[in-house]
Amino acid sequence: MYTEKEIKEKLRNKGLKITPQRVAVLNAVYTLNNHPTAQHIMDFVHKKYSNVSAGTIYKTLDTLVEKGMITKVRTTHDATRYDGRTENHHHLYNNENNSIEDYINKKLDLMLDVFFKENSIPGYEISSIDVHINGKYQKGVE
Amino acid sequence: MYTEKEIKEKLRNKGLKITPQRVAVLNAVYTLNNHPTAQHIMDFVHKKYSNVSAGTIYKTLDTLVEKGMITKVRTTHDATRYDGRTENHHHLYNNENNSIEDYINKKLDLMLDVFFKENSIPGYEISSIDVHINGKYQKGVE
DNA sequence: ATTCTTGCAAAGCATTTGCACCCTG
DNA sequence: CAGGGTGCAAATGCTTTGCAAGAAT
Repeated sequence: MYTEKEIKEKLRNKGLKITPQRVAVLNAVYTLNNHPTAQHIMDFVHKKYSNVSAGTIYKTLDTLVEKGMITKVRTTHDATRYDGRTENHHHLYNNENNSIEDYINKKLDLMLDVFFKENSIPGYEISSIDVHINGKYQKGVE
Repeated sequence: MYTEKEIKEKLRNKGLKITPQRVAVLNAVYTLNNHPTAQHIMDFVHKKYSNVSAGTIYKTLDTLVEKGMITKVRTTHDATRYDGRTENHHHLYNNENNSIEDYINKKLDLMLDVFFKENSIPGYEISSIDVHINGKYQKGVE
């Protein structure tokens, strides 16, 4: 996907020291393009560098996320949360205080429904759609 | 939110045995209506029944989810996943084989953008929207 | 040389499991 | 009384942390 030279260049551009571990981790994320877990990445890296520790993999991934070079997909540093509601609804994720609020809007549901009928994904059968709205309340409101 | 009688009725309707633990857990989920974690629920339950164990709380929550009486919000049965892409995009969650695929559709982004401009949430500033599309591939396709 | 990065091992959490005992229907 | 539910404690799995040793600029 990217040459070693390009990967080093990317790291340098972000002001990061170039280490074999970082090059290997970033290369792994690019190569394993199917949303790898830290474990997948570790396994891949270990093929070449069998001595890279788990701690380093995690720290490196955190660093790369911080620098905006990669993203976390199903980010969940907090515990699973439960909800008494069972009808379809969406959520407002407030990153400031780590709270979650329900967001219910029939117009949105209808619009998504129509959209995915008109733009169906070949061979894919949708069972539900959950919209995660990330953001925060403006000061003084809420 | 619900009387004890109503909660017991709900449990009975699902064919579950009525135990003080189950009544307490379900009541906790209804009372703590701000997406409680298992820990929040445990703390709440412990105010009345200090001897309910963590294992029971988890097992009870699982049972209630199975019966469709409550839902899990940020369901995390697997590890955090990473992605080499940084541009805004959505995801297809395949529940059958636990895989995640990117879903990129500018039309969808534009539509959501327009929607939330026209239907803005008072006092709330949206930073990003992530659409989780749950479903599966029909047999033989993919 | 200085600062940042790594490896290691221990610790931290959330969650799961195994099993004997206990309670509900 | 039969089948399920519970408590306890140990185990698991992912991730984080502290710190001394090592490498990059």
